Amino acid sequence: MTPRVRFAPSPTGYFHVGSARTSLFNWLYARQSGGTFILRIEDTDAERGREEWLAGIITAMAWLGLSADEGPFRQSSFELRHRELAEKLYESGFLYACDCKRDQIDTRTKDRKTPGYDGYCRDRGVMRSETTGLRFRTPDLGETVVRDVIRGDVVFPHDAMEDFMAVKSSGAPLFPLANMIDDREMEITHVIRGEDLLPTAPKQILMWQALNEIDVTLDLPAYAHLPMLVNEQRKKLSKRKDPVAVESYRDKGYLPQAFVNYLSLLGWAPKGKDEILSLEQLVEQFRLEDVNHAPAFFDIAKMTHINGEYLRAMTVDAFMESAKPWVHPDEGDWVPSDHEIPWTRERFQEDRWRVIAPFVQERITMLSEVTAMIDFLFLETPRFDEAAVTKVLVNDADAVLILERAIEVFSVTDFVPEVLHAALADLSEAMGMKLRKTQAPIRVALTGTSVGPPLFESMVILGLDEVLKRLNAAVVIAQG
RNA sequence: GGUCCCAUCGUCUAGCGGCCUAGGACGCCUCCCUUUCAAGGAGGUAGCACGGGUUCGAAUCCCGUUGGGACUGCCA
Repeated sequence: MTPRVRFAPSPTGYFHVGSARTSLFNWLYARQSGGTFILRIEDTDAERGREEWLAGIITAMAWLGLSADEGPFRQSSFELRHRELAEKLYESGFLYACDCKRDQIDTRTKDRKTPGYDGYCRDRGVMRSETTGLRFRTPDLGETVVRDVIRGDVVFPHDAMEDFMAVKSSGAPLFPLANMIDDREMEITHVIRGEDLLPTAPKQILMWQALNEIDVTLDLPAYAHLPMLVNEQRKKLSKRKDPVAVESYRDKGYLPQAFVNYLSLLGWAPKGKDEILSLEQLVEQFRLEDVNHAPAFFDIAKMTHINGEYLRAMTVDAFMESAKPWVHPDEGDWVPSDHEIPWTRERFQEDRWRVIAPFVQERITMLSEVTAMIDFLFLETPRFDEAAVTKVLVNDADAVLILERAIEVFSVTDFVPEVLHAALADLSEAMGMKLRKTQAPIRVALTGTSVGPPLFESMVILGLDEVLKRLNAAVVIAQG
């Protein structure tokens, strides 16, 4: 029997890194086992589910390169079947009606000092109505064992399990039931999901076994509960408090391959030395059984490093293609949020970009950094970094002299990187200064900042006229 | 409170009884290279939570302690 796995997110917010990781591990398992990867949207909570969130899930998964073999299915479309089976469960006595209110339960719980539902309605023979939900009659004796591929057998004694709510008073099954029914209907063989769902696994197993008695008999799926992804406080990543939107990483210029590669390293490690692995290599090397048990911290610094590795490994053409959203105003399928491109379309020059691109490529770790590194090529006047201007132009007594001598020298020098380099080196020596000192005011004059692509290459791109114009302007600034 | 999960450098991890005076990666620090910044090269910093067992031998097995976390909703 070929494996069938599913990723079952609820569309209650943007797609976050935890979901991406769960999705990835499911996908990897399906690909390497020749199995089927199913996408099922758990949209039964009409209050919270929204269409745009669903679109967000699809878009994010496509960006990551995780395509579903079946689906997307919507759980809401299976509601009739859920209700039908819930009804059978009730008629067979596995479920019973309960009309307790939350505060009543809490009051009794407080008195007893033992938590959870106390089974008050278990044998009261409460008649069903619009105000009664259905609870599952948990066995008093014995235990339920969750066979987990990652953690081994996890034992849940029945005497500590409460009679949990399985069906709302509206008649609609709650998550544990609906989710389990869908897994049965779709013949899911491996349930790979977050560790936060481990406590609901025994409930689902109990109900699965109940359905086996009154409906088709099906083997239980294998379970694999992935360790949580946590923040610096070691708490489960929160959509509200932590920066976890996958889309925001795309907008900052992380490459999907790098993002996926990093995600695969959370809770799992390849056998070999290399941790930079393509999706194909991941499919080949990934082992569900080898996934860790301990929670993992989502470390943006390490992901950023990996992104840099991917960026540098690209061909210049691929790099330029990937950088498009941060270079070309209003071109491409999407626009990065919170990112301004300071130049106009008219001033942008593709040939200048092409020449500088290789130098930019090895200097950045996120594509969003491209813009600030090349803007001086497309702006009438460079954006001046105040701190840099103050330090190397205004406060440096040698600045004016360096700039004036440089203007003389560059005016009669061939605009070729090596020649310019030699010319400034000679000038520096004549002035008794280090090249690293003389290049500073020139760099700020031409680019506006003290960091950026190599100076002489940048000068060649700007050309003699532009260089002289900016150097002269800088002399004025330096003179105060 | 109850149930369950977890515990190797700051972080992600390798390790599944001797190969470990614990390896790699990120970060950080130093140096080299150098037209800035990166990249690259060389080196360094830092860890088996604690206590008992088991064993000739324990990071590895068992128990306990401590510490984290998840769940505990007519949300999913």
